[in-house]
Amino acid sequence: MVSVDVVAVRFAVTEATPSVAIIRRDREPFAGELALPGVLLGRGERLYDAALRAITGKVGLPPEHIRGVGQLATFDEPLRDPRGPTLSLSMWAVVDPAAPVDTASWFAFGQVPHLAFDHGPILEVARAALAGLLWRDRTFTRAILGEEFSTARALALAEALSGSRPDRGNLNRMLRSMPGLQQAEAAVRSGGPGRPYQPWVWT
Amino acid sequence: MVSVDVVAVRFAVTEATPSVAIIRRDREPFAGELALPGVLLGRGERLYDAALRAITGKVGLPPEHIRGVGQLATFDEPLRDPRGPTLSLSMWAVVDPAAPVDTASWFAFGQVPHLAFDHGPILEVARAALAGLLWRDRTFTRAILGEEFSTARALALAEALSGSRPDRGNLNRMLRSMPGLQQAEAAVRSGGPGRPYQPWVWT
DNA sequence: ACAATAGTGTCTTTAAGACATTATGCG
DNA sequence: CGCATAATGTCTTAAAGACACTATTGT
Repeated sequence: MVSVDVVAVRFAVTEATPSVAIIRRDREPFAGELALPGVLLGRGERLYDAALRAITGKVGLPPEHIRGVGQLATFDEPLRDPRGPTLSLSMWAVVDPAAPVDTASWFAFGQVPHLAFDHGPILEVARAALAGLLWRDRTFTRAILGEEFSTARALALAEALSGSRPDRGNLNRMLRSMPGLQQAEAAVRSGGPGRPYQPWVWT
Repeated sequence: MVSVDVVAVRFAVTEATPSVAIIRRDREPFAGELALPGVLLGRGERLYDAALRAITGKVGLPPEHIRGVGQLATFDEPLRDPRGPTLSLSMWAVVDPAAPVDTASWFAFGQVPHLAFDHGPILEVARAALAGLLWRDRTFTRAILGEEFSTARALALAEALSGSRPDRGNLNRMLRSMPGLQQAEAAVRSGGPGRPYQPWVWT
């Protein structure tokens, strides 16, 4: 038996940090407990499709709100599932924060409660892996930050994934030197006090 | 069905470059063709144990000659196996070059002939992944270079994995600054002409 | 004016690339 | 000696860290 477990993240402009989809299990084992959304891999099914199925089925989001999917690692501890030995192929996914209501709870990294199975360790591995993908993997970076983003959001994202907050000026310099990324001319007022920001836009 | 396919590498002092174990399949599908050593994952079996089983069974090496094992990636193309949809969990392994006779053919990266299944692409992914592990993953690096190695061998290894040969002086400088690695006092004559080398030893 | 936020500039440190120079062996 | 191989030193460039300074808004 092979399950595909998904670390689905979103980063809404209305939220200070990215968050992860956690669902309450409605079936045994661990019925009623919290876990990552996951499905059993169907025969001949692709990992990408299984991840989509986990998000649409367990989180309740239509597939067009999924902006990126990728592999993480395989967890093979034989006792990880009380039903018997099961492999977990873990995947990451980025979903559109402007998505309709869903059936998941969303937690910031680091505030996720205890999870069923070995999903706690899986989540930790995922966070470290995503920290490595940020800025290096254009697909992931663009998916989670969106088409236009402020340096402040880039700062918050990097801090949430890596655990330490980069220097604002240094991050700006890095973004400036990044191919395929440009700084908009027009400044945008954020609403509160402070200087307006110049959004970063992908080309 | 889940298969575990192993990219088993060794780097003998008698060889100029590292090489990969390739076996000739004795069963369908692709009987008689070349492929990576692989086994079907048993129920409740750990990936590490399956990789060991592939090496002992298909390559014919005793398990004590295996110096390191790790995960690579999952290949899920439904048509990759003519028997029907099969997942391939690919792994790397490093085997002791001072091993007894085995039943595999050993090819240098880049000189491997056409392989059955999707093992060609898997091997390419593996090579890139191992290039990333070199110097960063102490376990892999120590396993493939051995307890004592010359800068010349480090150069050859880096070139074989990454495709480009680093500068000798720069590599020496990097090794000098690497924690857990020391340069032996006594120089070793290599046999041929040229200045003796000071081996690098792990601490 | 002042606090809050954003952007820019600069000095320093570190890592890496390129390449010359010196050292030690074999024939 | 001449050639092959190894080690070291140096100049330069690129990237990153730390931090000061300026700019623009809301109250």
